[in-house]
Amino acid sequence: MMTDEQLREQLKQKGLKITPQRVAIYRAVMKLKNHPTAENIIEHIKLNYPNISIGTVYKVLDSLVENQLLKKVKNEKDVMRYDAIIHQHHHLYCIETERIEDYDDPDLDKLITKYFKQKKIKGFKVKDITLQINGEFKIK
Amino acid sequence: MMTDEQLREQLKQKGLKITPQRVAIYRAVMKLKNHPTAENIIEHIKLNYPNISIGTVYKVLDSLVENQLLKKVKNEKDVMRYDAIIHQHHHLYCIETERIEDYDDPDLDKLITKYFKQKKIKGFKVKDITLQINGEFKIK
DNA sequence: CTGCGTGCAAATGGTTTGCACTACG
DNA sequence: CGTAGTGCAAACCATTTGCACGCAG
Repeated sequence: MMTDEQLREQLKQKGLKITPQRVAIYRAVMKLKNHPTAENIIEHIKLNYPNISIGTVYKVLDSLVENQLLKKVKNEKDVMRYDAIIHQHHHLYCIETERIEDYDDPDLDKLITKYFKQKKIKGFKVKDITLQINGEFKIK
Repeated sequence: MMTDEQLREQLKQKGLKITPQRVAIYRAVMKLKNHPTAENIIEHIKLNYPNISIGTVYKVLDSLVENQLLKKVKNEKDVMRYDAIIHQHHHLYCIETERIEDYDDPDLDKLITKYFKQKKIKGFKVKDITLQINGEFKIK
């Protein structure tokens, strides 16, 4: 999550040209909470930017993910979803609806990190851990 | 994971007919470790069952997942993978290769369950938690 | 100016669907 | 026998690709 200025800075640093499309797409992911799909993003952008191309949106999303400005969010179904929050965090998946919500919990992270510091998994080097917390929202 | 006999029993209980296709597909997922894709499964089955149809494989996989005899495994890419181990367990995702390995850790489960018993997430009822542990295998 | 990025349209590929036929119970 | 399940081929649909043009640096 960042301001326009920071985004420009980041793009420059990663050697990506600052194009209105890239800025608009990043803004869209940021604005559309709840982990939009490519289609959600296109729909939103077309309002102010009617002739953006679908192919471009996918290419831009890919390049932003590659450069760690966005993250992909896995889901059971086959459409990819995107997240502008790239620091370590978890997700609440609603079993009934398609809702995916962010879940931040430094205490939990600490607990798990500490656990894996003691109990090593042999033959495997842990880089990061994401919890996929399935359940349902009580208030819709 | 179960024997032929248990599988037949399960299918009967769920009101699913026992067809050679269903048995073969379940067996294949069980035999092919490392969370096969539908294509892996088809390939394997065609050896002994040359005229099975792709559509059937997908339908059978869906019905087995619906009836909790198999589980879907999410992955970053857009191909779905399947798992015959349906009890609560976690996955080690290799960042470099496509390898996905099972990770069972009752102590960890206990720790996390205990944690969430105290710290409720407001407005959300937790059903189950899966850890997606990203990293790399030291020995290839 | 030079090449990265875009728009467009066609191609890809995993998955789904519709329908006539088959075989499980 | 009746219906759930299968095989086949066509349809779907999210995503990718190739290419000519445009614009950021």
